[in-house]
Amino acid sequence: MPELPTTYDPHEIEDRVYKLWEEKRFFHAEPDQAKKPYCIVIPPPNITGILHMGHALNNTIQDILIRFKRMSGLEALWMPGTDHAGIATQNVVEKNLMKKGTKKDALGREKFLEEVWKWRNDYGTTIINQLKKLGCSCDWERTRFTMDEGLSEAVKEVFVRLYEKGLIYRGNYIINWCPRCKTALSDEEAEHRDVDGMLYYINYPVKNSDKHVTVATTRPETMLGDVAICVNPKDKRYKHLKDAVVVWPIVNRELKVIFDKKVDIKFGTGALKVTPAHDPVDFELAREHKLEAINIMRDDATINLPGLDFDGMDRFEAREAVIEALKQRKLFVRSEPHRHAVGHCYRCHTMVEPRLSPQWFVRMKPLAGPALTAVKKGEIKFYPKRWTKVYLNWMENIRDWCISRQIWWGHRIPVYYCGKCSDPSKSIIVSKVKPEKCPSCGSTEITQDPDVLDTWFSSWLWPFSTLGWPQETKELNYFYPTATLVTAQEIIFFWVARMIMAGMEFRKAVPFKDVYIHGTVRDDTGTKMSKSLGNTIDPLEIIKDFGSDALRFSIISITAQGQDVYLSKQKFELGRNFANKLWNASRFVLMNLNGDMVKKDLCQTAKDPSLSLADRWILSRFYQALQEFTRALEKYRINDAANRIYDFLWHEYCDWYLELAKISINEPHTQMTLYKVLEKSLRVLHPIMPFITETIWQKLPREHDKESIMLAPWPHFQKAFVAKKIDCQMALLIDIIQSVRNCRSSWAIAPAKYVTIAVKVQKDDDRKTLETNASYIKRLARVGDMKVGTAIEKPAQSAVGVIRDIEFFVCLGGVIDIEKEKKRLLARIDEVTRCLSGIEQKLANQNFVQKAPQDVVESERKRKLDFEQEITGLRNNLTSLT
RNA sequence: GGGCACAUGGCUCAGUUGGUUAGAGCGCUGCCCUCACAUGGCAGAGGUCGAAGGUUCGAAUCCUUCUGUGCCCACCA
Repeated sequence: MPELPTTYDPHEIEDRVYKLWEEKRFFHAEPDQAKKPYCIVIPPPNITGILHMGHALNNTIQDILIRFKRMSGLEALWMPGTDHAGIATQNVVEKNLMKKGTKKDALGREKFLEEVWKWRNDYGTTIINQLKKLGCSCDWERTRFTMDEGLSEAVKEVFVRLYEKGLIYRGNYIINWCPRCKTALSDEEAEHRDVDGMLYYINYPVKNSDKHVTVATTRPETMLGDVAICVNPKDKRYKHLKDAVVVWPIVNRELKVIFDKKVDIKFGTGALKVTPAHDPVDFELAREHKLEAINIMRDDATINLPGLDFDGMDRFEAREAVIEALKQRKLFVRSEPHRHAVGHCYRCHTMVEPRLSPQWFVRMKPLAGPALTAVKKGEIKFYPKRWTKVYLNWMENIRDWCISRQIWWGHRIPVYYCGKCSDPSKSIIVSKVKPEKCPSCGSTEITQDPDVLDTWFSSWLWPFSTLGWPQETKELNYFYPTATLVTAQEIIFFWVARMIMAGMEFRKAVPFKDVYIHGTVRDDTGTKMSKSLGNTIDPLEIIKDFGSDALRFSIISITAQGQDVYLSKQKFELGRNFANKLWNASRFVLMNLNGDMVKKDLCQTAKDPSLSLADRWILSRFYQALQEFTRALEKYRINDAANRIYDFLWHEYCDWYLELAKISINEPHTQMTLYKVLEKSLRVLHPIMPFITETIWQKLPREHDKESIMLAPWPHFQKAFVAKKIDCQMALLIDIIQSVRNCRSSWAIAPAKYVTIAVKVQKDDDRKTLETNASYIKRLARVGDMKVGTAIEKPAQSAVGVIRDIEFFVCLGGVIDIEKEKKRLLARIDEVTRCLSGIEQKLANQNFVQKAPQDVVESERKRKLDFEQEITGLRNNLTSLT
């Protein structure tokens, strides 16, 4: 047999194995009518991204599913790609330019975009290479990019179609504006954070009166754009203000007083200053009351009021200045601390400025309808289920989507304006290609809208645009709808919900059937891992220190379905140790396997009489583990699956079977079973730990002519091998072995020393089991001589152990410490008595006996009997001691 | 203001439809470098499952309330 290197070196094997897979094109999928399709589209990482633990978790899960389905005989396509990440990428490239001493405005649009493309060609595939390190079996030949030609085509097609359907419109509304990125953001891109601010109370004098109205505001600087004061019509305090006019002293502007029930009587003074260009509520009020909106800020949030002292000030600077001016005029009343939620740019974390500006929007309500129905009807299922509600709730309250961005990097809005047409309704031309001339007036003075689209406007098409849409490709028809989407909770609204809407609108079918939402990766104090906090663990460093398989296994094993995961570097030892254990166990098997013997008979039947108890037991246990593993994966309980195969391999195969196999290592049945269980276990483990399983598997004889374990079929569950009776017999032997070891340990018998034991059994079946398998006990409990019988007398100078109705005696040789042995027995009697009395109470309860299911009652009776027998055994021995 | 999640041995967490003596990993104690593995083996200590009620023959598990922690959503200026 070929041998494995003595030490497990993940780096050497992982790079080599991955290269082989890629060269042989094992990740490639093609539409194949003979097979069922299975497709996952990757959540495209940003080209600016570098692999973090969130990616590692997300992509490991996807790779596990893909490898599992591929082995299960489906045509499995994992569609990879990257996202151009408009704002994020533009920011990165701008920073680079700054280092070079230049600016994007100095370069101009075209030159700047050249720089971005250059950057993306140099660095945009970093994360792809990192995913390869992780072992991802994506079909790299199909890698897409949200800015590549095909996807741009899809974006334009969608824009035009939605516009023609009346679902895209342009309008002047209050949007979230990032004064640093100088662009509009969608509502989702404004992250609300609690900020400790102040609430300022300010007096507005009433015209022709010595009275004033006190208004409370968090943003005094916006006063410069005030157009009215608003109070609730039901507010008795302000009845007198009907028809009154208040004066804004700094600019000497007169403000109307309006009445609207939107104003909360209980907040502040109940009087609200109305600044339509800088607050969404005020904007609404202005529309309803036909008030003018005065924009007082430039795009960088500096004050734009030429002639006034405040002109050119930053908004926060202006705030102080306005307060100072008010104080001078004795109009400032007081201020108090006020904590409130304020929007921040999700890219640069600058405080968002509500800004009135012309933007493009998607009307969402009509798109939401079918997307709601699809989920309600169960065509799409969320795992864990609770996200369904979050989704439905958001979808039911959906608001229009602002899709225009005032940046350069992205899909240019396919809208053109005629410079000659005087009628504004005719001057807009929405078209996939630039029109030669204006269809209305024939002018060639045509300019394209300078804005680009929200990055998510390309992402929401991902499940079908990557498959070739708007072309009806064979890939699209075969792989769409895709099977499973694996993603994080942060992205449900940004991406998942919108993909469902796009799928329903443009394909009339759901984009995927299952959505698996995994948790957030946190550090071991529970804080979300983020680069800015510096609390990240670099997956590449973990791969370097422990190997990719160790990383994958560890993170999967400790992540319960949908729960957040708390990581520390130390936790990755779990996977490393397991990999090492598997390596060494396999090394042992390979060292002892005789290739000819294994090849002779690759098939075994469950009833093969040459199989030993241990053989039949490990086969029985394997098939149970296989079944549970498969079921867990299908329910997306991936950690359960990982832990099931871990327990089987470590605690059943290694701890017990390998030790027992040493007894008959050269026998054909042992050879066969050693090989068979290891080979199949490797296949089961392969989706989670692809590299190590491949490496070991390559050294084993094959049952199939497959070149790689990743192409080997998923082990077939064979019920015939599952034998509860065998499990029980083995459990008895394990109990006895552990009990004897316990005895040895408490009597401090030297580990190397062989002891003599005698076992007194009641049942003939048990006698047979023990006699037939005496070698197991002898080897694993270091027993020299062992007597078994129904009429065994307790040997002198012996310690006792009781298992149900079986008593065994360990000859101690020297003088036994009677007091110590008494204590030991009494302690156990105590424990068992406690359990027993609980059961007796239960059984004495008529309600229990009548109402509980029969099998539960039966098993309680059985337990009662077992405990009674043990107690009897223990008591007998206790009396014989005195 | 709504909604969701979590509270189980020293630490980090499993525990699926309520039913064996509540499990694991790390840590801890004792013994062992036994010819696959000290990234290991064997044996062991350690928990009245956040609190109080309720449903039930039976609750870590279901219901209610409370306490603490975290997250998401929301235009109270």
